[in-house]
Amino acid sequence: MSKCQQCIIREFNTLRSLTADELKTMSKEKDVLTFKKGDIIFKEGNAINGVYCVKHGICKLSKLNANGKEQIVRFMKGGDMLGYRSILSEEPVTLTVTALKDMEACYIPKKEILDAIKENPKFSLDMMKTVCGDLRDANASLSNMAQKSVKERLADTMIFLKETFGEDEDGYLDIVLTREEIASVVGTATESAIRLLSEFKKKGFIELTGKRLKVIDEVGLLKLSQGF
Amino acid sequence: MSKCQQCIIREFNTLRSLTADELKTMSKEKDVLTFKKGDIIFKEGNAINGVYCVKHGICKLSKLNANGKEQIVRFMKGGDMLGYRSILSEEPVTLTVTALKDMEACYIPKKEILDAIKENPKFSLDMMKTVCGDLRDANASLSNMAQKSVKERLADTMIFLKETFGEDEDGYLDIVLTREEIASVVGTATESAIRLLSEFKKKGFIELTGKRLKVIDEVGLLKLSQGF
DNA sequence: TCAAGTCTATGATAAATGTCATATAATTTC
DNA sequence: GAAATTATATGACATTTATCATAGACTTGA
Repeated sequence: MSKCQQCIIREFNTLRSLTADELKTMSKEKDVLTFKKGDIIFKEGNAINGVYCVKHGICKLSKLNANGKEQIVRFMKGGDMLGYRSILSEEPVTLTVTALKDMEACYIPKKEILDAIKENPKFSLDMMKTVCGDLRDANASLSNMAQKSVKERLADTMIFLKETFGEDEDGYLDIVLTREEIASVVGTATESAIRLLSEFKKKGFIELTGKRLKVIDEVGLLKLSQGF
Repeated sequence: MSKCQQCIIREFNTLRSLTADELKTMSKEKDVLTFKKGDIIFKEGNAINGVYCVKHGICKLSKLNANGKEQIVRFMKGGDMLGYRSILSEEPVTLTVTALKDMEACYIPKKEILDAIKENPKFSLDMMKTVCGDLRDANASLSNMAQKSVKERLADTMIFLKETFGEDEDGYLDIVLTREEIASVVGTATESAIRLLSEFKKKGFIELTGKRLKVIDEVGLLKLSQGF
């Protein structure tokens, strides 16, 4: 079985603050899980008893609204920790997590995390920094959602996807989303998203090949996102 | 000078998890500050070196957007802790805080908070719980902002204000906002907010007396907020 | 107390966005 | 590999929301 001590992904998250001993215990207790594209890792309302340290793959975190529509709140990828909010606040999870690519993730029982927080102030602070960063981002998203137009938000989303997930060898975004999912990130109707994507394509901001998407003019998108 | 040990408000926030000794040190190091309605406590971009424990009063946390518009992200009142996100993530603050009522708040230097986190796991966990709760709320707001109509969001806001700040002896909300501020919470144009408030009044959901606002039919508002 | 400024209210209109309908393209399933 | 299903695309139209204009009500400060 793979050992946490030798796992590179750990350098990208708060687990880097653990001592060798703590890592060893964690390694013993963890499960290595795999998920196929489309698999649900956990659902809104579920009570989970551990966190997931994503090794690779991409997933979406979403919320179902009263009208049954899905709202994508954020994405996670290798290095991100999933479910820690629920563990720390001792509440069921409030988001549904779905794999967008095949994933591998380590499930670390809650006890290990809570022990480490109690024993290791460095880990504890690092953990807080992560939550605080997430909170800052969530506030910024809220403000954008409230004040920007759909077009501006779509431009933001294109840039965000490129910056976050990068491009493959052909220059296409290394994340594949349906139009419906794009609409759900932006917070608009699927048809509106489709229309605007076509417009962006016509204006030379992006290229579309089926579901694959290439950002051509990032500067143009950036200007657009700021209202020009 | 007032002592933290005897401060009741402490019971409402994470400082309740401190030991008597820790409280004593904190009490020695803290400043007691007052703010008048309209005063700015700190501004987006400022580097702060402590947190504010609100004793009483109400303030708004807002963000300026590219177009110069204010977006109110949340409110805080007695018992809430202000500025902890910035301290914990060692970043400048990303929100501007403005008093909406006269306020009293204790300024606690960063060192005291960080020391307590290092020394006291109970405080540390309690602190995390707070941040995580804020994060959960921010995600929920994001989802609402993305998927609800302006009318639904205004109904939500009315209910939220009543639940959070309560009513005075005449049944009016114990928080007074301008129409512009209400619009900023909801994320809409001031005129749209005014128009919808008039509509709500006509339909008997609320009563308006100048800036004072009374919720009459909370159930009606709730239904409306869910799209009926 | 009055004049200036700000806030609230409302109409008219424009712009943005959502909804419904339909057609084609892509994907899945048997 | 053909039929069924699902996803994408686009037009037509309805609805929501923003913007501009104007007027009266309320505050505030000299």
